[in-house]
Amino acid sequence: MSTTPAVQPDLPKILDGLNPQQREAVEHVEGPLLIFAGAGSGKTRVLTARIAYLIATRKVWPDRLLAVTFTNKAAREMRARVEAYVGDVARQMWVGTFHHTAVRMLRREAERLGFERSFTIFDDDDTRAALKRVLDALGLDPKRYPVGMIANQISTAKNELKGPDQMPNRSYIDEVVRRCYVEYEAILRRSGGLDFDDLILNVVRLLRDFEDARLYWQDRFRYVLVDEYQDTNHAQYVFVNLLAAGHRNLAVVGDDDQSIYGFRGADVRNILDFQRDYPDARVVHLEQNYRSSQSILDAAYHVIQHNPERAPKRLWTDRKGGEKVFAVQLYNEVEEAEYVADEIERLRRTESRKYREFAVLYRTNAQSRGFEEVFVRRRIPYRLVGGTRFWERREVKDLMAYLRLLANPADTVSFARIVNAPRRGIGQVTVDRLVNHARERDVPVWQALEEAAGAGVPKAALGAIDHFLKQLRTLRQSVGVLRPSELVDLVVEVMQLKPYYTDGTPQGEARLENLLELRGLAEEYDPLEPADSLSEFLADAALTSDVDTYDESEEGVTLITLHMVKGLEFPIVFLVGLEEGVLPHQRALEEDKGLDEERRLCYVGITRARDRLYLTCAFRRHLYGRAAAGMTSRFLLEIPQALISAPREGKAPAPPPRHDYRERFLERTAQAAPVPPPVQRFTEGERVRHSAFGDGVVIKSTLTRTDEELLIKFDKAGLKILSGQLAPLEKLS
DNA sequence: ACCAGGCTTCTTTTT
DNA sequence: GAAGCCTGGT
Repeated sequence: MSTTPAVQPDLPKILDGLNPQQREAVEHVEGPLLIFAGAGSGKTRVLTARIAYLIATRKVWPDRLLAVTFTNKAAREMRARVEAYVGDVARQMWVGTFHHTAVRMLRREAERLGFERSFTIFDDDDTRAALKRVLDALGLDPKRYPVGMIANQISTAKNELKGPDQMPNRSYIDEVVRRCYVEYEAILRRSGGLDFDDLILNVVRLLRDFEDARLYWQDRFRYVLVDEYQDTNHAQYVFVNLLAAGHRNLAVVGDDDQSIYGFRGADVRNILDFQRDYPDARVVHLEQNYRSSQSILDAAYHVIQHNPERAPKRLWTDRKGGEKVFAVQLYNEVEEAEYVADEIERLRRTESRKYREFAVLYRTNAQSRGFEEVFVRRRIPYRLVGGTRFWERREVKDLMAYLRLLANPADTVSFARIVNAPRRGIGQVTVDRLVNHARERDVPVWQALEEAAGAGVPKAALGAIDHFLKQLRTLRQSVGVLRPSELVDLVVEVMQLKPYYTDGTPQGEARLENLLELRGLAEEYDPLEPADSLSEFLADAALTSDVDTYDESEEGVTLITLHMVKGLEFPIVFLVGLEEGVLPHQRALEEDKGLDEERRLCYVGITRARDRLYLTCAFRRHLYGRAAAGMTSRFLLEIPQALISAPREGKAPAPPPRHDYRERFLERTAQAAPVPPPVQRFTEGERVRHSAFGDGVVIKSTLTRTDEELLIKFDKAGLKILSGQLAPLEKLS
């Protein structure tokens, strides 16, 4: 064991209640440390206790400590919890996401790396916009070379620390991508912009190419902790390992079973090979789970255990009892949502559960809609995490683009975004001329505006440009003088954004509200130094995700994707859409190792549940707006029957089909996806609408063995006998 | 320059 | 079943 630390008043509090493995991790001081922390194993507790321990025992001064987390929320939480142990000094430590940490470092080191301190962060959208411009300039057909594909390839290259000249050039398409990469970099450079990948890439450059910087930062951070290490990509791996190379006080925490960001370059091998990188590393396994019931853990185990190449382990709990996992197949996604809503209301009644105790977890954002519609109709409060994110809304992006242009007059992408929003008579042709002019003369776009007359822009636009320029000058004078929120007000005022976004519709109102909300967010930066406040605000805005603003105490059922839910937990979880093609997702199945990652995603979902887990799938589902039959997800079938509870109101297995067309229809799907027995959806006398026959009234509803047979009298089309399951009917009421 | 309407295509997941 | 792209008309 390590040396006995000087007794500190708060040490008992820090170490109290830790199990032996946790305690080992907390008390490990010098040298590399690898913590395999299974889902719900008290990881955050251990991390914060360890930091507090280091501080409390005077092993390190807080500002010489760096902790890298995956989300800003995790960072905030960590800081708050450490503060609870050791007090205000906790504020001095560096805690943040990879990107935040990188930005902080780069702001201090910008010059030697060849860019301005006031650099702009390009988000995904900006990157796409820039690449579109590149394709255009190179005369490449965006149909043959999709922006997304090229963006991905460039991102992958950057994550591997490769420049254009280190990219493959074995095919024509390789050459195209290389060419785009070069041009894209040129746009970034001229715009004073760095994309997400650049942030990490440049920190690596800094540490690798500048010895004094390397020595400084290595010494600065005597202890480095990395959370979610399984989700680091190569560039991030190099970054932390370079940083820790001097003192070797690197502690990493992670769980290879929860590696779900392979698609953006994360490499599980980083954690699996840690012991190769540091043969003397202390390795701690946290496998005791403090979250879920045994049956939930068992279900999770049986799924994940199908993955090859995982470090063998199994979570356990000493928690007794708990219900089996529920698995239910519903007819379609509407029934699925209705079922979830029914269960929520039932459990609220019978177990006095609060709305906030429930979460609905899905694979793709598109799946949230069905739940939203049903929840709205049934007055079930919910909060949607992700989806159309705040920062991606048009009006928010517009206003941010104005601010970015003011902070950085070279930002061509922002310029192009707002030059004609609102409409001011500066069209595509003019914009192209201006941007080209800026590129040819290597001047900021802003200056191109001033030289518009000489830039060959259409004469008709000159007046408009002149006016626009005057407006921009007015705004620019206020940068560094006004506070961020005042700047927002000024932009809205000068550019007349309110009338622009108001169109009398509720959406227009929502847009104004978003502008107001943006103002509120900017306000938080008002107390900062006027010189930095704007760029601080802009950087944070670019690096903030939706979970970061998630507040668990808020009332409402949580709707969230499997990716964003990692790190959260709920008493009752509905993992929905367990169908082949959805989870696992079709696209993932086409990729190498895609299935493994989908399985981990499923594992993450299952292990979010504390008391109850529902697994649902639909027999038919609207995908791409078209109804399609889905087979039950293999993940669901991987869970032993013994762990699964039949749905309440027990539904019998499907009897043989009757009609010919139906028989054929079923043949394809019946094996893996038996038709759920019929439910009586309609009552006699009920008004319904048929997509072809129009409105009508249900005369008679008979439950047969396979279907609900309906006799309906349509107002126009007369009497019809229809299938309650197959006919395109909707209820009117 | 701008708009409306019809066409396509497409959707993983996110810092 | 939405968002983007193209076209043709003003």
